[in-house]
Amino acid sequence: MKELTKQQTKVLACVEVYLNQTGFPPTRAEICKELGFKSPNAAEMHLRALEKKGYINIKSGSSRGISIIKSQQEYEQSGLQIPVIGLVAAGSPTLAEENIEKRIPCDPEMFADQFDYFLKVKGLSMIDAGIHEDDLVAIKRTTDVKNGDLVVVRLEDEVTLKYFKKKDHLLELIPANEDFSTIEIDLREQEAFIEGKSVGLIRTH
Amino acid sequence: MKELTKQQTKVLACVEVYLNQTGFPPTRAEICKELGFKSPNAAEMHLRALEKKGYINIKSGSSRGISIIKSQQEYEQSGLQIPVIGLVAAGSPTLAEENIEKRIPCDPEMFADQFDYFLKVKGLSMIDAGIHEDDLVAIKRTTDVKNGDLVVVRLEDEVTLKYFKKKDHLLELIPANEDFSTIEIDLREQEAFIEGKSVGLIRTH
DNA sequence: TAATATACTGTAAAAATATACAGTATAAAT
DNA sequence: ATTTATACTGTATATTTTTACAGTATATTA
Repeated sequence: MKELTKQQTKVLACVEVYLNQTGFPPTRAEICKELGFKSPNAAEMHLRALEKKGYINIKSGSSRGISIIKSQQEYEQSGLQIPVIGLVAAGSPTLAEENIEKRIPCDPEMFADQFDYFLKVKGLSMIDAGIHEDDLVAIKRTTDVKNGDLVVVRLEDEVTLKYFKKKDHLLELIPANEDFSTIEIDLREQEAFIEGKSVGLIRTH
Repeated sequence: MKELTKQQTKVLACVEVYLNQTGFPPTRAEICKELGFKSPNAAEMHLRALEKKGYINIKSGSSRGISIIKSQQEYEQSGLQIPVIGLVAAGSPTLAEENIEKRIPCDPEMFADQFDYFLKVKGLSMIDAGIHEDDLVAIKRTTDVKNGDLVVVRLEDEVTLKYFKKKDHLLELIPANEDFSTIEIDLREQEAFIEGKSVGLIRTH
C-alpha cells in the first residue's frame, strides 16, 4: 500500500474519528474546521489523494460520500485475527509468520484472561482433561504460573502442554492420560522455559 | 423501548442496510427510492418518528446526519457479544433476555460455520466426546442436521445436547457416556424440535 | 535554475439535501 | 360521526455541500 504524507494521514484520521463519533462521514468544510484549514479545497485535495492511494472511496456527487477502505490502524482494529501455532514445531512457539498455521477472527478478551495465540494440540496426553487432538488452546504469554495451571513449557527444543507442579528444585509436568508418564525435571540440571499458560480452549466441530 | 410501526421498521432497516453497504447514511430521497415512496416527506416523517422513539439521532441541518442508536438486529451487529444460554432452562433456548446468563465478546465467524449463541453444558452425558460440564458449545440455529451431528433438541419442555441419528420414524439421541442411555423417539408418537447444531466449543480454564 | 510535488487560500456556482407547508387517503379509536 | 394516527403525494425553498478554477508559498528533485 502506498505511503501517505503527514497531512494525508491527519485527514484520514480525522475522517475516522468523525465517523466514529457521529456515525457519518464529515464534509470538506468540517474537515477544514477540525484541522484548521481555511479552504474547503484543502480537504478536497487530500481526500482525492487518499482515494488515489486506495485508502478511501469518494462517491461523486454525494454529500459526505466518503467510505474508508483501508484504515491506518487496520491491524489494530481488525486485530481480531488471533494466530494459531502448531505444537509440532520444534523450538519456541514464536509468533513468527512461518509458525502461524492460520488466523482465527476472535476477541482476545473472550475468556476471563487475555491471551496471545492459540496452540494446536497434538497427541493424546491431555485427553482425560477433555483436551483432544487438534483442539486450540488459548495461551497467554506469561511466566507467572501456579501449581495446577495448564502450561506450555519448552524443554530443550521440545514444546509440551501439561499440568504444572513445582516444589523447590523439582518441576513436574503432569499429563492427563494414564498411558503417559509425568515428566520430572531437576531444575539444577536442566532448564525449563515457561512459554505461557492456557486460559481457555476452542474446538471446531 | 417503544414499538415501531411496520413502515418505521422498514425505514430503519433501510438506513442500516444503506449504511452497511456504503459506509454513510442515506438521504431522504434515497430512502424514498429504496422503499418506493414518491415524496421525500414520507421518509422525513418516518425518520422523525424513529428519532422520537429513540432509535436514531438526526443532526439537524446536516446532510445524511442520521446515526443509529438502537438497531433492530442489535445483537447481530454489535454481535461481538454472543449470548450464553444455560441448558438448565426448561423450554426452548430462546434468546430472550431472561435466558441469557452473560455475553461473551467474540466473532460469530470464528468457527467454520457461523453461530448464534453459546449453550452452557450441564451434566456429563457427553464427557467421552470431551465435552465437560460448563463448557460452552457454539450453536447455529438450524434444522438442517445430518446423522452424526451434535444437535440441540427439545422434547416437550426439556432441552438436550446429543448426537443425532434418524432413520425413518426413529430418532435416536445418542450420548457420549456409557452411564447414559440413548433416547429413542418414535416421531409418529412424539414431537422433537431441532433447535440447532454445534459448530464448535469453548472452555475457560 | 527550472520543474515538480506538497500544501494550502479564496471564490463561486451547480448540484444535492433538508425541511417546511399544503394536501389526500385509510383504518382504528372515541 | 368525528377525531386521531398512520401513511403518504407534491411542491418549493433555504441551506448545505461538492467541486471546479485561479492563485500563493515552500521544499525537493532534476
